This record gives sequence, C-alpha cells and structure tokens, in this order.
Amino acid sequence: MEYNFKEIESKWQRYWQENETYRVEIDRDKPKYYVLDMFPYPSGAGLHVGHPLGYIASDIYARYKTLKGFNVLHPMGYDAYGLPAEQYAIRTGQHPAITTGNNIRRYREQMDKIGFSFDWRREVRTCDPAYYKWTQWTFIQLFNSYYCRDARQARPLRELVQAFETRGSRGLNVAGTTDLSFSANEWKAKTEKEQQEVLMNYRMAYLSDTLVNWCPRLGTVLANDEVRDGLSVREGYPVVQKKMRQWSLRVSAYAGRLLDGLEELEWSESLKEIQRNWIGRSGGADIFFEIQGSTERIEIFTTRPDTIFGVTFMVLAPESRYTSLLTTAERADAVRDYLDYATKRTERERQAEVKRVTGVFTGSYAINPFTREAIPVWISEYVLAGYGTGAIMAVPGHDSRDHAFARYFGLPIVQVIDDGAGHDVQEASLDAKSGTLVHSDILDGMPVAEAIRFVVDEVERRGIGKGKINYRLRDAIFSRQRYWGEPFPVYYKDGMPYPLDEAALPLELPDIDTFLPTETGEPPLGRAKGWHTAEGYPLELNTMPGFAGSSAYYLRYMDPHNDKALVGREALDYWDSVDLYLGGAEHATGHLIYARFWNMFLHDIGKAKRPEPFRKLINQGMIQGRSSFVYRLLVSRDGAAWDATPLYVSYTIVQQIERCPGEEQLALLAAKIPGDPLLTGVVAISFQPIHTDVNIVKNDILDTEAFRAWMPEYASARFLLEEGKYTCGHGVEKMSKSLFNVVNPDIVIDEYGADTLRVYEMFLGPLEASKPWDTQGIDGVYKFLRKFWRLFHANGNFRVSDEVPGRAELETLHKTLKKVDQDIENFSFNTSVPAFMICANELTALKCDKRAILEPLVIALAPFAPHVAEELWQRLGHDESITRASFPAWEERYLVRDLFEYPVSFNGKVRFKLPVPLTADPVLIEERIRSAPESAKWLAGKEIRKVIIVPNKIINVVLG
RNA sequence: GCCCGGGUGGCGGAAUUGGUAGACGCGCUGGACUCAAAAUCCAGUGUCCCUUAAAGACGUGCGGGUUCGAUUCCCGCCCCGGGUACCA
Repeated sequence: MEYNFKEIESKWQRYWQENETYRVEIDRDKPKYYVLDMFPYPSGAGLHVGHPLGYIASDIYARYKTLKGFNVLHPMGYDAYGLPAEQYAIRTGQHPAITTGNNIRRYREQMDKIGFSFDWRREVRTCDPAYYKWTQWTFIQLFNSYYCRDARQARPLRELVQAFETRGSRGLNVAGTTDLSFSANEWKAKTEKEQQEVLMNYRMAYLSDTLVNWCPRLGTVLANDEVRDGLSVREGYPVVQKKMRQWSLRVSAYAGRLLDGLEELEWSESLKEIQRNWIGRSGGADIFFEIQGSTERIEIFTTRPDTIFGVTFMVLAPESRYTSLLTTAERADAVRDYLDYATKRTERERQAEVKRVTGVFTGSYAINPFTREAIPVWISEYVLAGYGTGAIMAVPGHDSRDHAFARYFGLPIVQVIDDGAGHDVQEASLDAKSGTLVHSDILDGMPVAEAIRFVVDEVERRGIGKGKINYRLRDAIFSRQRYWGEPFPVYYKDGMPYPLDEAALPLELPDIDTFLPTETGEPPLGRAKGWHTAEGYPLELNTMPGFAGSSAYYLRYMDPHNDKALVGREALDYWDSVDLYLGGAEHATGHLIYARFWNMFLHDIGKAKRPEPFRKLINQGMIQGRSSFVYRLLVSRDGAAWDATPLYVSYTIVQQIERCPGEEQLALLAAKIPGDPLLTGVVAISFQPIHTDVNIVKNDILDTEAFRAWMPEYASARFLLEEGKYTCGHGVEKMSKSLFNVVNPDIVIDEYGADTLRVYEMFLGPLEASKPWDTQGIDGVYKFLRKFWRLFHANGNFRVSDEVPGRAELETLHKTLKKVDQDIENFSFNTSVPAFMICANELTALKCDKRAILEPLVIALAPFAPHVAEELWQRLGHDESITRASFPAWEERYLVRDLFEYPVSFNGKVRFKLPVPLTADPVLIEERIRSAPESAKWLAGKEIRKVIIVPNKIINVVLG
C-alpha cells in the first residue's frame, strides 16, 4: 500500500474532531505549558503559505511538550475588530459583521486542513459581546485608576480623592497630564464638574485636548505606532497633527517598568532593543530660565546640562504655550505668520524637509541662570511640542541641529567642550558626550560626565530645576472615529464622562444603516438611534482601537466562557501566563507594548498573575513571495518609441541576448526566429518583464497553454522556447495578490498533503529568518515521508518484525532521538528535519523493519507530521491517539564508540575523533596513540611534541 | 545619522564552548531497473592545476591580528537586511 496522504489526513482530522483529542482542562497532576500564537486578523484574502509558518512551529512545540508529559494549553481565536476589517467591508460594500464572519469561516477551513492541535472550544473573537464585555470592563478599571509613582503601580482613584480631601495636591507623586496645584479647601470648593475635570488629569484612561495623528481619508485618529513616515500604516494615507479631544491610555506612566521588565524576558535581543528604543529613556535635567523684564519662566529639558555655558539662544516649539506669552508686540505679525506656516505643514512635509531651517524671533530674552547673560528666545518647528517641555536651551557648539539654526540666523556659537583634537565649532558642532569643559567658569577642566553631575546638583541646590528622566514613549490615543470596534462603556452628564455600571456590560455595538466614517471626524455611532442610557444621557460615540481587544486575549483563553470574570481565579492560578508566544516582529512597537502595559495594569489591580504576560517570545520570519516573470519582446522601428509584440522569449534566451553588446542583440534574436515578420524594419529590441501567476509555473518552467488561458490579453501569445521549454525569470518580493506570487496552502496540501507542507515549511530555513517560498525543494520532503512510510511496509502490506535490533540500528535510532529532542527544545526545527531524513536513509540501507526501532521514531516524528504518525501508530497496534504516547528517551550508551575507531587524517598532526567525554590522563592517551595500529604508521620514527585534547572532539598530535 | 541583525558552493541552508567547512535537501551529471515513461535506487558534484587518478594548492564579504588550529575571538573596512529618526 502506497502512502496515501489524502485518505490518511482526512481520516485523522475527522478522528481528532470526533474524539476531542485536543481538548484541554486543568489537570493538577501535570505541569502546565501555555503555547500561544498571535491570533490572526481574518482578512478577505485567506491564508497564504506564509501565515501558517508560526502556527506550524508552535503546533510542533505544543505537541512535543504534550509528549513530554505537559498539560498544554494551545488555543486560537480571531482579532476581528478594527480598521482593516472595516476597510475590507467598505471596499466590498458589505457589513463588517458579515465579511468578518465569512473570513473567519474561510480561515478555519484552511487551518483545519493543516492539522493543528488547537482546542477550538476555547476560541475567542474580539467582536463577540461575550468577549468584549471584558475589554469594556478593563476600560472602566483604567478609568477608575491613577498611577502612583511612589508605589510604582496603578491605584484606585478613590485613594486620590481621599488625598485631595485631606491635603490637596501637596506631596503628590503621581502621573498626570499637566501639573496641578491646589489645597484641600480649594478642592472641596470645586463644583462636581470641576472636580471631575481635575480627576481626568490623573485617570489611566483619560480624555484630553491633545495633538493627535488625524488621518482624514480614514476618518479617524491613529496611535503613534499606526503612523510611519507621515502616512497611515494601513492603506498609506496622509496624516496631519491636529488638536482634538480624545481618549488616551496613560502608557507613559509605565515607561520605566516596561523598560526594566524587558531584562527578565526570554525575547530576542533585537526585539528588546526595538522596544528599548521605542520607550526611549534619556537622563538629563529640567531647568528654568527667567525671562528678562517678566515674571515668566521657561522650563526646558536637556540631556546636556554640562553645556549650559554654551547656551546662546532658546527655542520653543510652535505649539508651545510659551509662544503667546513671550511674543512681543512688535514681533506679533512675524510670529503669527510663522505659526500659520508651521501648523499648515503635514507631518510628511515636515519629515521630508528635515534639513530645512525655519524659525522666528519672539522679541523676548531669557536669562542664562549661570552666566546671567540675556539670550534671545526663538520659535522653530525643529523643536517638538510633545517631547520634554516643548522648549530647549540651544547649544550650537555641541548640538548639530542648534548649530544649523545658529548658522542660518547668524546667532553666536560658543565652544565649551574640548575634545583635544583642535575641533572648530564654528564649522561643525561637537556632539560627542566626551571631552573636557572649557570657557565654562566653575566647570573648566572637568570631564563631561562629572560636569553633568555638578550642574544637576547645582541646579537642584539653587531650586531652579531638577534631574529628570524623560521617555520618548507617549500615551496611546485610544479613541477611533470608526464603527467597527468596541463601544466605550461611558455616558456623558454635564459634558463630563462617567462609566457605565459594570452590571450593564456588555454595551453592545448598535446596528446602524451606514457605518462609513466621515472626513470631518464625527463618529458613525452618531447615526445610531437610541444611543443613550435609560436615563437619556448620551453614550460615547467613539469606539476603541484594534489593540484594545488584542491586549488581554491570552488571559481569556484560560477561561473563555466565564461570564463572572475576565478569567476565574482557579484558571489563572493554574495557567498563570504564556510560556511561549509566537508571532511576527512587526508587532514590536504596537501590540507587544500595549499588551505588556495592559497586563501590568491588570497585575497591579490583582487580575493578572504576573506583571509580564509573555515569558518567552519567538518571532517567526516572513515568508516572501518568489515571483515569476515572462519576457515580452518590445521592438522599436524609429529608435525612440517601443511597441509591444505578442512574442514571449524564454529567460534563458533573454539572458544570452542581454549578455551581448547592444548592436549584436538584434542579429542574435533574428537568428533565432529567421524571417519572422515581427522584426521587419526593427532597429532595436528590448524585453519587458511581466509578472506571471506562479501557480502556472513549475520549477521555473511555464505552462504555456495555461498562460494563454490565464488572461484574455495573453490568448494570442507566442513563445520563443529553449529546448522545448519556456523558462521564467524570478525574483523575491512580498507575497501579494497584485504580484501574482501568492501560494495558497490548500493547493500545496492537495498536491503533497498537510504533513509534507508542515515538514517542508520547517525545513525551509531557520524559523526566525525571512525566506522566500520556493516549491522546488518540496519534493525532497515528500520523498522522505514516502521513504519513512515504506520502512513499515513490504510488498504493499504493513509489516514490522519483532526481532531484536542490532548495534547499527540502535545507534541510528538514538542519534536521531537525541538530535530531534534537543533541536525541538531549541526551536531549531530546520535541523531536526535532516536528522529524520538521514535516519530514514540509514534504516533503508540497513533494511530495518524492527518495531523496537520504528515505534520510537513514529512518536518523535508525530509533532512534525501528526497525520502519518497517527496512521502508523494505529497500524503498530495502538488504540489510543499517538498524542497520549510519551516522547522516547535516548541513551548515550548506544552512541559511545571506541576511542580509536576513527583515526581520520594526518598532515603534521594526527587527528582522532573522540565520541566519548574524556577525563583521561594525557600521558595515558599518548601511550594509546603510540600503541594504536592505525597511528603507528604515521608516527614511525617521529617524536611527539605535543598532544592537544579537545574533549568529545579531536586529539591533535603535533610532531617534532 | 544612530541602534540592532547578517554576508558560507549553482540555490535553500548545516557546522556545541575555536577542533575534519559545505550536513541535509534542491538542482545538475552519469548509471541501474523498464519496450518506454513515471516512480524508485546507486554513484558523482566548492574552486584551481590535470587526459585521468593520486597528491597538492586555494577556499566561509575584504585587509590585518591572536592561536598548534579561526566560519567562530580581536582591530580596521565594504556590502545587504531590519528598527528608528529634528526626542534636545
């Protein structure tokens, strides 16, 4: 009987479903292990071969851990709310609930064919009210909490109210949007609305008028990680900075903990580094500068307080609140013109012209607190409102941006640091954080690091500033002016938001006639009828962003049907947190920051067991497309204009022609198609590469008939073949429908089976590397599985013997088990596949059909190729699923060989392989080397000068 | 610009703490089986020198260094990929 993967795979997929093989419950007799995949957003295009890469890897690991005796939680669900799902719905003119439902069904069908061990009873969907009830619930907790810097955690807001009642804002060390100052009596004298406004300044989820990324084409605001190069990450529409009243999450309060927490995580260094940069910690000082002839002061942030004697001017961000305070009457017109110009510029324009220097003088002067000199205060867009205090002290001698500004506007440049190399700061700034202070009065002669400490101490002593750590990480804008998202559990009374009663959750998304967004920013929920509380108070019209639902889904999988809590205590105690998380590195600054923040908050309020949700994380690489090209002949009859012809030339010929000098190319082609009227009057030729559907190309050979049938414009195509074949060119690109290089796993499964697909995707290369999908090697894997199958069969019948295995067979078995076991543990799946292949080759050569060898191998192979393993397991006479088996142990004693079994080579040195760990005495080894017959001939008449022993490896004998 | 990764045959990629570089697969070449094809199996396959072989020389982006020994460690470059960017 041949290896019939179709029959085998459908049989076992049905079996697993009918027997709930992958159902998992709390089992205190076994250690738990939680393997999580980043749940997919179900797009309309379905899965391509790149998507399952991570799922296959996690499935192999989950199955392996199960065989190793762990109780493994391995769930799957759908990230179904959010912008992409809604954009897709808009494009196809259907309701997002319909398109999302259809897409999920398609995803599920495709995933089922690959044979995953998910416990589907635990599936979650972020758009399901039973699920988003807990997203809304978490929002209310955020709304009712503030961040206490002393306790380094989120605390209930009522504690803050108590503090206000007893001592006002005095002595507070909490995270707030702005610094507020009031006494207990002032607090008590405030109206309800005024008090609510004060509290809003401290809530973890808060409303504020803030500069946001507004994307008119998407009709919504976006968080920083959703914008890149001034364009929306989704769809690529322009984004402008706009002041709007929006919900935000106080993520910045956790910046320090998010940074510190990285230390203990088993994540790749590169990913941690991305997060470190994104959080962007920098140490320095906040310093006040007085304004000449005014009681106003400007507070600035600097990382270089040591350069304070080199400050020759100040710069404010255009949006700074100081601009209006410091602009003098005679400069008012100029400043207004500049602010007009600056606010009209889009993010993209600003970023594209970073080199361009612009600015305007306010007319005011500040006083340098150390030199007492008056220095002009300018406004320029190179200073950002959102970072530090939105104002800087400019040190053109030692900051390249300040330098460019000073040069442009003719401001003085002073050198205060000497690098000992005679650097001229008039020419270029000296930015390096090293050297010795000069022209700096009391600081002269100090190294930079010492001067920084000195100035910070001095500033604090004088009460004109303090040491400060600044983070680049901003609060996350949390509201979207879109329809397809979680409604906020919030209503408005007297213009202030109040949370709904928790018992009223979930607040379900209303069905509305048109869900399209507006360019002006009015949320679509404004069109919903009856969108208010029973008392008639209006409900919030914004919805939550995509990352709201994806920030705690891993907790929900532990206890997905609990309607009393996000996750029940028992489930939380047992499943704890995610042991292994697999997903793409593109979520480094989005989901993976938000989820950590969200989980830290839940931990602070006692709802998550650990502050960090994902102990170990692996980023699987992207599978790129391997595009195929055909080459259409273009001809020119006047040497200028090109005409397309219906002739498509094989890439092999295109290469021959293109290697020739220009004037010979035409003649070469003419020789290939003698007398062809296409070339009549032609003076020049060229080739146009055209993407062709990779599904009609096999091993770079085009199916020419399929190409003619592919699109009407190619129906009359002619081909210039090489040896009867049309060879295509190829290139590596993103896998995309528009490049015709998408490979659907269904087609691969149809041709080779799910087991082959699984093994091949692992064999393709290291899990974490990006690599192109190339079907050329899949035959090799398919051959291996057939060869493996044949080990169990003779003359078409299942047949294994119960004979006692010999030494060689045992060596092969244990060598393979050891390699595979260690490789899976290290996620080195691409090297465990060859171990199986070598094993199959060796056993085939040994004609091994022994149960004692084959049975353990089937178990070891089961995580990779579960269907064929189940089938062979059953044929070996087992009633239960192979998932109930135990991963076989390997034994070192079958791998041990004699010391001198392999003397390998000699060239001035004799080398021996030493498969045994060596603790032996070098003298003893030297004796054995001398007496061994294999080495005797090399050593004849020579003196041993040195014996170098590398345990487990090699002995080198250096001869005299 | 700054911060991370990474450069190994025709291709994808192997190579514990420095220890026989190129595992395994693809491709290619030759052979067996067959009327033939498919499938399967066997052998060969880094480069150079050479009719062939033996033997040798050269080989892990480039140039140096440490070492009995370097793909691996150190110094200086080049190239590619990713992240980030007026963040003071």
